[in-house]
Amino acid sequence: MFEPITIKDIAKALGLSTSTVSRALRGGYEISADTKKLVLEYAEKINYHPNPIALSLKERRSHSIGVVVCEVANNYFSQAINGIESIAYNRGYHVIITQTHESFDREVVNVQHMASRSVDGLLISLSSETKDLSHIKYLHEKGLPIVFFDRVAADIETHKVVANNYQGAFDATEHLIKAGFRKIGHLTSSPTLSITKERLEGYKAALAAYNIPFRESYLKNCEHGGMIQTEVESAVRELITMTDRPDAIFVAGDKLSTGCLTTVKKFGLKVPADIAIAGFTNSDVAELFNPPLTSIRQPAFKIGQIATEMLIQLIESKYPVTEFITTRLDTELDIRKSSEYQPVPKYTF
Amino acid sequence: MFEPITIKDIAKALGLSTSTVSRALRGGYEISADTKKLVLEYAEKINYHPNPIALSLKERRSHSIGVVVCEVANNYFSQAINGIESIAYNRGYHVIITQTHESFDREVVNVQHMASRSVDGLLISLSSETKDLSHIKYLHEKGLPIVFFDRVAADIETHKVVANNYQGAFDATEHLIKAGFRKIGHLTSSPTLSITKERLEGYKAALAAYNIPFRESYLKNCEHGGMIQTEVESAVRELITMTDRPDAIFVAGDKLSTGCLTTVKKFGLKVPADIAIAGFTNSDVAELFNPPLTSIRQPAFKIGQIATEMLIQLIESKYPVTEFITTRLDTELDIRKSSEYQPVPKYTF
DNA sequence: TTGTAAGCGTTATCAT
DNA sequence: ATGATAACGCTTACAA
Repeated sequence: MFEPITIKDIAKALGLSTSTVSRALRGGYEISADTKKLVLEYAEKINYHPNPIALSLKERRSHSIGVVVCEVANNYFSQAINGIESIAYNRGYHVIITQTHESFDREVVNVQHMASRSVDGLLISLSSETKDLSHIKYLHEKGLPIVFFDRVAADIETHKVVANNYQGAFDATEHLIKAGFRKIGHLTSSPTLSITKERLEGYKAALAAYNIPFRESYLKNCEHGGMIQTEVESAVRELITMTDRPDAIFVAGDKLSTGCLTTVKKFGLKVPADIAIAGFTNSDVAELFNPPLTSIRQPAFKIGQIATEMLIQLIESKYPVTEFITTRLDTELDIRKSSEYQPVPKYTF
Repeated sequence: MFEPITIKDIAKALGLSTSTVSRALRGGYEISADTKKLVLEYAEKINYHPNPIALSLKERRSHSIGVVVCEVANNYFSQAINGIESIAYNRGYHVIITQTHESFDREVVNVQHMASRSVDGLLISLSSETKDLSHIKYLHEKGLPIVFFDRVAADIETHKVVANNYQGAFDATEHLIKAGFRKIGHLTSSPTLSITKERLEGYKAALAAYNIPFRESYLKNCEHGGMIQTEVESAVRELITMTDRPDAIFVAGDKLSTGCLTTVKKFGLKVPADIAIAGFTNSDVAELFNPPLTSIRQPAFKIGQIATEMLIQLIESKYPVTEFITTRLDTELDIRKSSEYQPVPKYTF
């Protein structure tokens, strides 16, 4: 039903062979200027476009890169995707986005589908369920260019781009400590994720730096990274109902932070009077939140850009790359000033 | 360098012809049970997967659907995309997402790219710059299945799925009126968009229903739908600094609503004491906002789902579809209770 | 300079 | 029941 203009049509119309037409359309060597012009003009006229599928089949590449993230509906990732696109677009690559919804099975399916559709490379942020990396290792060993960002795989040797999670967590925790809190809980994502580990280390280091003992009971993991509200709720409930409960929480994750805020509010706790919260979030409206949230911002856009640049470099390098680097970008602590948090008039309408 | 397991490899290994292998792999007629089993088991063992590119070339279809939205970093669209995916995934389709960033040129490029890569159908929400629809009309006339959602094209005959923007706008405006406001401004997106027009009509109708005259000066358009902060800022500034300024604003759009809130706060106005705001937003944390925002929620997930179902129906229907329907889903007015907006203690840490 | 033919991976048609 | 062949659209040795 659709767009049957092929190189053959041109050849027939012009009384040439398909190869001559092909040559005219491609680079210009081995062809007479006249023929070339003729073909080019005719192709233009009938609005010919080469069939990229045929090209992919032939060249075994697709000029597209695949992206694997857990969720698009997450400020960090949607910003990262914008960064990815900004680079890919003007380097002539198209971007295929897939979501895992934190499911390992889904990750495997997505990765395999994209690989088999000949994406030229993969940009991956692991799902929180992922422990086994063989589906990725397999492709990596076959030579498919892969760059990890955010949630990276420890034992796959390739480029990686992440925020300085350790330092961000340290800063956030230290911020809480300096504000006078010493009983600081930590609400975080799946313990298998690299970001979870790095942030936990930063948190522990800050506690240690101020001689505050780490307490196991103050640590809560949410496997689904805040996508499931009930999971956050029960974790937060446990934190705030335990004996000798924390008076502050350091939260590691975008959805987790907002989920925590929502829950705390639901339970009638005032922030920061009853409990203070500092969390990783890239929400552009974080400063509008009430209860207030001190947020650790990740350079998501930049991370997406760098990861994409590295991937394209990998794709286009003629020789196998042997040295892989991990780029670590600083986070930013966004502290609200107390003056901004004036009581608001009652909402009467 | 990559995944050279083809039907040929199986044929060679098993001493069969490629056609026999193909038959064994497909449906099962005209083949002996033994051979079939042999092939299937071997294919399984060496982890064979058919090359979708080759299939696409042959079948002239790709089992993928293309999505065109302005931004992924927008609560409405990221939720809609989740709806789209949820249906596409278990109907065996893959989803390719592209963003226009409200640019017409980008829309044209994206649409053409996807069409030429043989997507089986297109799910489109128009960019705010789009006036000329010929790039879409062309494909539509060629027979490419297209379903519009949210920002729809008036003069292209196909399925469309939208929220009841008229009613939503009416409800929001009426809500403000009933709360005692009579000078209600309207901050909205590009006047070319269907949603803009529908919402404007709803707003006007509500004013009329309460005998409030419509004032041209109270209407502000933002071409970029809130993606550019300065644009929102100057529009809001104009609204709140004019003589006889509005005491309430009805805002039409996700980013626009949060942008409006941010700006109003920046200018030191209290909500709703100085100015009340009701706006379309799908933010899952809207209830955390301070200043408070009364929000009109769109069933984004559902809209995505229905649009996808319709598209797949179009794709898979054997006969040309002649009757096209527009589905209109109700919005929901989310009014915060005044009791939830207690003054918060000063943020002292 | 141009044409012929093979091949990318698969399936459908036709023989056998 | 199985194999050979052509075809999907394109590029590229290799011939002419």
